[in-house]
Amino acid sequence: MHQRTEQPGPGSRPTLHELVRQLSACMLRDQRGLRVRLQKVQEMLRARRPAERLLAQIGVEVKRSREWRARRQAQLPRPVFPGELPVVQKKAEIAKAISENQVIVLCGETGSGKTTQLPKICLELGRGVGGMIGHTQPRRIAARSVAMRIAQELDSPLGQVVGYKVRFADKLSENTYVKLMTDGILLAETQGDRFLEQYDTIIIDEAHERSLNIDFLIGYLKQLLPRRRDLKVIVTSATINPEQFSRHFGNAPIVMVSGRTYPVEVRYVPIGGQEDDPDEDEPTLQDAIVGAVDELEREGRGDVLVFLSGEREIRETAESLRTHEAKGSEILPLYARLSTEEQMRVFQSHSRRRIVLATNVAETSLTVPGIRYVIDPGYARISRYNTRTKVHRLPIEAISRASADQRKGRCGRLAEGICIRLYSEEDFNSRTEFTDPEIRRTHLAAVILQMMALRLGTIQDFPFLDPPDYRAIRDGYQTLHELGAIDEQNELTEVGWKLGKLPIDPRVGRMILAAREEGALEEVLIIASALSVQDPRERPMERQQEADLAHAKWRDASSDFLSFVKLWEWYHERAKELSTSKLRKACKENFLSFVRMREWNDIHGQLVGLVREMGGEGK
DNA sequence: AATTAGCCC
Repeated sequence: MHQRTEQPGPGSRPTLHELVRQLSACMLRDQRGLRVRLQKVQEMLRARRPAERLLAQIGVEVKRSREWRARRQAQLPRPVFPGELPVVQKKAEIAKAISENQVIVLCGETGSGKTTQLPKICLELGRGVGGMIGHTQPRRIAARSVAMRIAQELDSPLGQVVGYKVRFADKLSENTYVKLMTDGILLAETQGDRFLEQYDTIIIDEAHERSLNIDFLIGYLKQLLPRRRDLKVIVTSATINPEQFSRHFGNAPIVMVSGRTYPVEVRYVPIGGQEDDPDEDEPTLQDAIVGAVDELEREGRGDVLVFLSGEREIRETAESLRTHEAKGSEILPLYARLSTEEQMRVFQSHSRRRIVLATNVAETSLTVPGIRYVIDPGYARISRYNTRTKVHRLPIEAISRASADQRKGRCGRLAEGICIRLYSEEDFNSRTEFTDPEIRRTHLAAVILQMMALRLGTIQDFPFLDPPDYRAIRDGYQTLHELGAIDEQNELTEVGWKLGKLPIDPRVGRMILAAREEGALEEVLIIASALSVQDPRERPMERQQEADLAHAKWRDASSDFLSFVKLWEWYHERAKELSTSKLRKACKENFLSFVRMREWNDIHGQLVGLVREMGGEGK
């Protein structure tokens, strides 16, 4: 360590070989770049060209990176674990599996504590030093709230030891060991960090949800693993098909962790099954739900969660329950388009029995607290792209067994529960085991474009868990042809590269590129960004006419798109003059979601910036 | 006439 191979003195600098040896003590994200530059020095020396200055520069950076890593090593947090959680009881087994394998699959039910404790187990193993522990969540709220919880448990302010990054918001620092993010963010980061060298460990949480992002990441990681032998990957999943993940990663070990839930009794009550009066009208879903609510009322107190397929069905069911349930249970609708305020009512305490009428938000995104009973009619709207007709649709379909069990699991977190399925057991058994993953149901143009922009090879060769259908692939290529994104050889064109840089559907992106030539860029940017956020116009169930009236001032007789432009102008005139709180109030009075208006504005700003960067006219 | 929910460069 103290040997000096060159002349001693204040100017003494490490040699090329010393620096090469020191690379492994640097942060992972610096190693590759530094190695390349050191190779350049070696070539220069061989060619007998002077390289001292470059070597000195690299030396400074190596030192900085080594010191950074040493500091992280020294300050590595020592987590404490709450004893009661199931995942903590299996801590040793999990830690051993992680140490001995590059990939493991952790299978844990709700309430197992996997999401919060797993990153801490990784820290205890000394991971997170040379690179962060990256931890993905399917939703932004989850990424933030999980970050907050882990930060609390590690007794560190959010953004220090534990940070997060979601679109348009992050809280991270040089000292961050655990980074929560949406899976979309990690995927986006592959563009600038192809080897994901910010991380020494990656946790893909809720992988059973099988969104496009998750499937893409799982395939990406599979390709990356042989090139990043030091990277550890943990895939976590509910007990839905963990074997498939395991097989995909060369029979990675599966660690099972129990949840903390109570047993749920399942009753099959097919619609009209118990009625045989031929004079009666055909029994409806509404009758069946009312019947089930009555049946559950006889079971004792407790809130009920009913899964429905859409807003209209919720409204109808609310009406039939209100006319029927004179005793006055509290009936609450719950779906994503509801304003935050209205959604929050689900979390407020209450005295009367509550019946929550929810869409699939309640299956994954939102956990309704205090539910003792579930009523499951067994249907949901599922998006499907039809390659033959080239149309996206949202048909109501029978849900899979896995989905039905997920719904069932929404009660029984507090005490024993009952789940009434409004179909027969034979019906249940005849259903598909799992919901089709999104990659099998969606339009593939965006996926193919993204893969080409990342130079991931062809979609046919990519290691997907479930490869998409051949016809869907062909259709995706065809769309890209029509957009002018690829040429006859299926290579990306200049337009294609540009579309790949825009974080929106390539068809919408193409509108923007065309608008630059047509002199309509300003309007089209407003419309394009509007198309990629949820509609900010709110229509609360009890005040729909009022809302429609407020929205009417932006209506354009010729085009819904131009309504967006009018609304945009209305908002920005006020945004210029009003304080934030007054603007928020103006939004509320006009039945607009302030949060979504801001998101629209943020996306718009992002697109404006990217279009400007593209520069140049035309093409 | 009618639409679930989620995400990003």
